[in-house]
Amino acid sequence: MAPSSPTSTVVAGHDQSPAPASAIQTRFDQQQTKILARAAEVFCEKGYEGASMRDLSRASGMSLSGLYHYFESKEKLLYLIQKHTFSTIMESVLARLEGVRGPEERIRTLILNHLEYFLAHQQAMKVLSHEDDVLQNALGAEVAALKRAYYRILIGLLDDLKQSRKLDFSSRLSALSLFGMMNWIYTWYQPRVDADAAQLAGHMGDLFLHGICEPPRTRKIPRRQSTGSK
Amino acid sequence: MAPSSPTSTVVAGHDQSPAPASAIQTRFDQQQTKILARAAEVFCEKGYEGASMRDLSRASGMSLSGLYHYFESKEKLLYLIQKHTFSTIMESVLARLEGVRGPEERIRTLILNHLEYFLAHQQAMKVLSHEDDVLQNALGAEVAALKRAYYRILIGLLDDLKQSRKLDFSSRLSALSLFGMMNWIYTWYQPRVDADAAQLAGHMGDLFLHGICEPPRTRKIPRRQSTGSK
Amino acid sequence: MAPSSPTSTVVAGHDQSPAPASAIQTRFDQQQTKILARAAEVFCEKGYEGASMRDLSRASGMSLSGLYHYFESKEKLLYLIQKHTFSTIMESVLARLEGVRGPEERIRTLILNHLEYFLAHQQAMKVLSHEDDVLQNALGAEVAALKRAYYRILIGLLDDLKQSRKLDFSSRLSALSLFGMMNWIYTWYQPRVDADAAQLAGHMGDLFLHGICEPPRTRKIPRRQSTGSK
Amino acid sequence: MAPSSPTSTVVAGHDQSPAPASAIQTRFDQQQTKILARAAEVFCEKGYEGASMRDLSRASGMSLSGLYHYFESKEKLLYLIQKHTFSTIMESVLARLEGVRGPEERIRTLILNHLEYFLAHQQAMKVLSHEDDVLQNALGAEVAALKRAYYRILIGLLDDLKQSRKLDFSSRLSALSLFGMMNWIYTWYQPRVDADAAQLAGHMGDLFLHGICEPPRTRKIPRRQSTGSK
DNA sequence: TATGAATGAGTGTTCATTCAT
DNA sequence: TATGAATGAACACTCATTCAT
Repeated sequence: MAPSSPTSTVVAGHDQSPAPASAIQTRFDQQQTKILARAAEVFCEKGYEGASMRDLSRASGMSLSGLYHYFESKEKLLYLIQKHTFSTIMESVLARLEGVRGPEERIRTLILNHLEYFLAHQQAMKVLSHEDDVLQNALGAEVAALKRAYYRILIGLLDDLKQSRKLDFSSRLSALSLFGMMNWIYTWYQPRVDADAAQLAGHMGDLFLHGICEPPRTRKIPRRQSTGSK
Repeated sequence: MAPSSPTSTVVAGHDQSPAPASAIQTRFDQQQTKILARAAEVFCEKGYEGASMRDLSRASGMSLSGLYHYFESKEKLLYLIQKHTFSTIMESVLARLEGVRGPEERIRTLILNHLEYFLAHQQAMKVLSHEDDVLQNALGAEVAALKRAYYRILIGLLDDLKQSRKLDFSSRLSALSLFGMMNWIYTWYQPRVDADAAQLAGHMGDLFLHGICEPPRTRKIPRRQSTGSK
Repeated sequence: MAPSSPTSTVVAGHDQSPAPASAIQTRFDQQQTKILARAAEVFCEKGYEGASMRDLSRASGMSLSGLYHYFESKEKLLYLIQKHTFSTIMESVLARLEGVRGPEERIRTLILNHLEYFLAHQQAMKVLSHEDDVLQNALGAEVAALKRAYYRILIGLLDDLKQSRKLDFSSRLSALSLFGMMNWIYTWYQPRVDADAAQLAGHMGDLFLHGICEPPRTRKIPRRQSTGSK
Repeated sequence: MAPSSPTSTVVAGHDQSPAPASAIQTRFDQQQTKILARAAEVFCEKGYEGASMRDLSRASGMSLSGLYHYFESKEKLLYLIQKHTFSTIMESVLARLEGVRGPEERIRTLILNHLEYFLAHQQAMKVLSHEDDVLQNALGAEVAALKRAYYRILIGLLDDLKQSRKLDFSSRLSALSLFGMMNWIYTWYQPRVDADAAQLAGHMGDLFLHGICEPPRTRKIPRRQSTGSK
């Protein structure tokens, strides 16, 4: 999910504005919403390539041609799932951040928001994470832009933290590590075994912010300048 | 890569012993080695489902039926790539750990080994990470067992650290977070932009062990008991 | 066609009842009927294994995938041909038998019905006779059940004859011999050379009932107890 | 097995003469004999089309190329099996007939010989019966000629019977019916259930010669002129 | 609004066979 | 005497998609 070339300066612009940048439909009727949900399930289970339109047809209780009546292609379905998911998680985090002050708490807010959404929409989020590079050209670019915008939110929070605490670390590397940590959960999370989103967010927030142990007292040299462990 | 249900007690048993537990071929001639390498490339680029045997045939400069002369199925190719990759990274980390004392340094050793191997064999490692749940039945079980064994090595190192420093954190959660952090790099790593394996390992080791910032002095309450940030 | 293990007691139950026992489609539209007819021709000419779906596609003037729109597999096509053929010949013989009294005449009725149907639907009947053991599992079992039911009709007629005339012969052996005699015609029958169904039925009926010559007058010992000719 | 167009006048010429008409090999070494036997088994079980050269290779414990070292093609294998089987049964019946006088006993001899051979070499005989029309061109013609010769032996015996007893029936129809009766056994014969060859020959001989019951006394009209049962 | 009919291109896999050794 | 390597053609079947209704 985190972008490869985060050079964009887009920070928080996401298309819920009255004049959408994208010409693509963003409002869905009941049928479409149902199809998208089923499609997310199937893509989640079988992967985008592994899922056939017939699978989707079967899963949504609709004829093959019915699917095409609502959505013009398989690729568009993936695009819409990814875009909708991304837009929602973006809206959500931006709304939450408005009420939170303090860089650390703001980072924790993003983590919590991410994990809550992830666990509440595991299937869609897996599709987002796992089918990251499937979409090509314009469609792919649009999702990539959303991803970049989301990424830059975290970068901004990290920069704020660095500034306010006079710290020195790579925002890029830290952000990507944090996203990795969080997005990876789709490979292992088991609702019956693992903690809920809030607890998970607590653990991952602690881990990300302070690590699993205190740094050794004897080391006087600033930690962040090490270039390798030996 | 990290397993969902790490209940197995397998720790370090991996089949490089003279009498291999698995009946499956583990030695390859020149042709087979070449095919496996090309297949890893193609799987990496297009995904397992998205790659066709014809793609593999083209990439390896061999006829479609020629491929089947060497490997009985597409699934077996994926299996062999995954198994060989996992076996190698396992062997490697076990060998390195023998020369290292101190729980923290041992964890850093695993991180360094993982990232060095990951970057040196990016394609195979992406296939390992991304096509995690494709293999079914016996083949899938065998790879899953390797994964579990690898996972348990890290768990062991974390338990050692906890014990020696009287710490209290979830080994499972920490291990899975670390693997997520590391495995996610296949989605963003750019050789020309990002640091090399050693530096990356340094950064991720620091992050994992000590976080990005000092814990606040005022907090007297043990960190690890928080259940969320609010 | 005659079954190997006629232990079933099914006699005349065949699914033309309003509520069919089998869940499998038995009504076909025009296209399906045409495809089935062409398929029977091709199976007849090349054998089931020897006929490819492309052959069937060509013969029915329809694209390969079009075929699959109507029938889910090659096996199902064979099954439907066999089942339909068997059902029809069964219905037909049962209807005819209702109007006939006297064991000998009833046997002659079955022979006539069999041969008339055989010659009128040579291709389908060859497919029935020649591809006897191709179908596996449920599909094969269903056709085998029909075959057994048909076989048991003849057995019943023979038992009636034995009882009414105080004869002693093996119904099983006689029935299987008669079926062999009749079914074998697909290997030799030439419309321009050989007699029509009625004449053939007359000849085979005579042969089956009375043989090609009078038994020798000198032999007083009951014929049927011989255990070989020497 | 019985020929469609028995116009040939060949009666008993079969190629064991010092100067074989056919240029094709008829003597086999141990390896070849073994391969032919295994091939007959596999053809019997899976059918000619359904059996692959790899199946034959596996069954004969020899590499695929090994097979081609001994036999030039799959078709040739079928040809050799069919030819050898036919030649043997022909030789056998001719030898036996030399010692038997009386038309009826000679017919019974042919029946016994046929069934004994059939049951002793069920697999090869099924291949003969079932894969009747697979062979094309020269190879097919050669086997067809053997078949015709064998058929004409029976025709000769029937003509003798007709002449000596002043009977009137169709030799062709009777011969083909008898062959059908006998050859069909591959579809139903079960060693544990059914009688042995001698008993079977007795039953089928009786059936063929005298039918299952006495002709009705009241009928004065010569039996053989009926043209159907109604 | 919704679907059955239909298809060209493609899927993984197997085929009988050849050839160098 | 015997085989591993290699292949072009074919296999049954599925794909995403279109179109008339």
